Formats: sequence, C-alpha cells, structure tokens
Amino acid sequence: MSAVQTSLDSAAARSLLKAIADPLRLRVIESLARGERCVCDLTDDLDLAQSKLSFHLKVLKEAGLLADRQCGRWVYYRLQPERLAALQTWLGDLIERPQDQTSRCEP
Amino acid sequence: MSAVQTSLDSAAARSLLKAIADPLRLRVIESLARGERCVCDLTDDLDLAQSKLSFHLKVLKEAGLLADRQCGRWVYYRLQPERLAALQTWLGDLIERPQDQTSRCEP
DNA sequence: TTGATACATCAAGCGAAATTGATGCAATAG
DNA sequence: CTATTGCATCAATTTCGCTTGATGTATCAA
Repeated sequence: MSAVQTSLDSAAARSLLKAIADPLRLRVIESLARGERCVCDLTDDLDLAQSKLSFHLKVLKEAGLLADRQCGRWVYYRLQPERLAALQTWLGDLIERPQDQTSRCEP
Repeated sequence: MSAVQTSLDSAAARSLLKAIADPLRLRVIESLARGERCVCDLTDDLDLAQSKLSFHLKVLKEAGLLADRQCGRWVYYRLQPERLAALQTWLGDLIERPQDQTSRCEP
C-alpha cells in the first residue's frame, strides 16, 4: 500500500480551492467531516433542493474531495481527508518557496 | 507583540480560497512567493494587461493576501505568508473534526 | 406490474465576477 | 511648466457558475 504524499499541481490545487470556496459546498464538507451521509440526509440537514445538492456533490466529487458508495436506493457520500491534507501540504510548499527576487527600490 | 494564531472563520477562509482559486491570481501569488515585485514587473513576467492585473491585485489585497508599498512611481506588492499559514491551519482544523455520525447502511 | 422513493441529469434563466478599452491621477523627468 | 510613466478606476461587455424545475433512471415495496 502506497503511503506517498503526492504533491498537487497548480491545476489540481485550484480545483480543490474552488470547490471548497463555495458556501454551500463548504457546508456539505463540514457536514461530511462528521461522518458519512446519504444524499437524503444531507438535503434534510442542509435544507436544500435535491438537484441543487446533487450539482454540488458532483463538483466536490470531481475535485476528489468526496467518494460515494451505493447501498440499495441510497448513495452515501464521505469526505476524502487525504485530499484536504494534500491541499494543506501544497499550501505549505507555497509558503516556503525560496525568495530569489529582490526589489530595486529599497524602503 | 501578539503571537496568537487566530483561527479563521468560514467566511474569511472562503474569501482566501476564492482569491487563490483563480488561475491568474494564483500565478501572481506564485510570482510574489519568490519576492516582492512592482506592478510593471508583474505585467511583464505574467504578460498581462495592466488593468487586468490591477483588478486581481485588488482582489488579493482585499483578501489580505498581499500588502503593498509605494516607492516613487512604483507600487511594490508582496505576499502576506501569515494569511496563507492561517488558511493552512484552518484546513488542518477541518480535517481533524471528530466523527460522530454513523451510516445506517453498512457495507 | 405498478407505484413510490432516492438520486442524477438536463436546459433555461439569472447574477456575479472577469475582461476590455478608456480615462483619471500622481510622481518624476526634461 | 509640459510630457511621460506607473498604476488605479470605471463602464460596457462577456463569461461563467449557480439555481430552478422538469425529466430520466434505478431500486425497492406492494
């Protein structure tokens, strides 16, 4: 089993950032952070139209933030915390980049 | 001097995420991660229309990600790494939330 | 089989944000 | 002073993503 922390490229990072930046999607993420839920539970918890929720679940899934499994008539979604961790690592790398540019106009 | 790492609320985190999620703004951030630059340098480096860059610099500045200083005719922008670090911390908190919900439909 | 439930998908409408080109303003050079 | 450079801002347009309501599909119950 691979335990490699693959670093994200800019495009993948942006897709994650964009996915999380939406207020409704962040509520979904926060709800799923507490555990797996089916779509019907989420519509109740978050008081959302079903098609609306479905749209956002798709965005989150395509960004790799969610995984789902079907169980009978229900589809359960769960968070992929590794993706959030990968984004965190990417942010850390961004912060730590070596500074090699100097200003021409000193304060 | 306060050294408290104030955690972001969801709204503040989203404003940062949204700011970084834009492809052009991410290029600006990556450029500034290498050191302070004036607007004219950035337009050259990133090959952008000046008004376009100015628009995005404003967004980034309003999100608290950039600071600027004027030096003669030039305006130098620099990254505020604390803001990125705060976002990183916020992400970590999101990942570590306790799971208290169980699925009704076991695999 | 029929009906109901859970969810996905689609097209149309709408609003927010990005782009573009023009204009304004401050600082310096000449 | 005037001209130029560096940058911000504005209005108009375009682009994009979200919302909404309807329809499609699979699963299960009766």
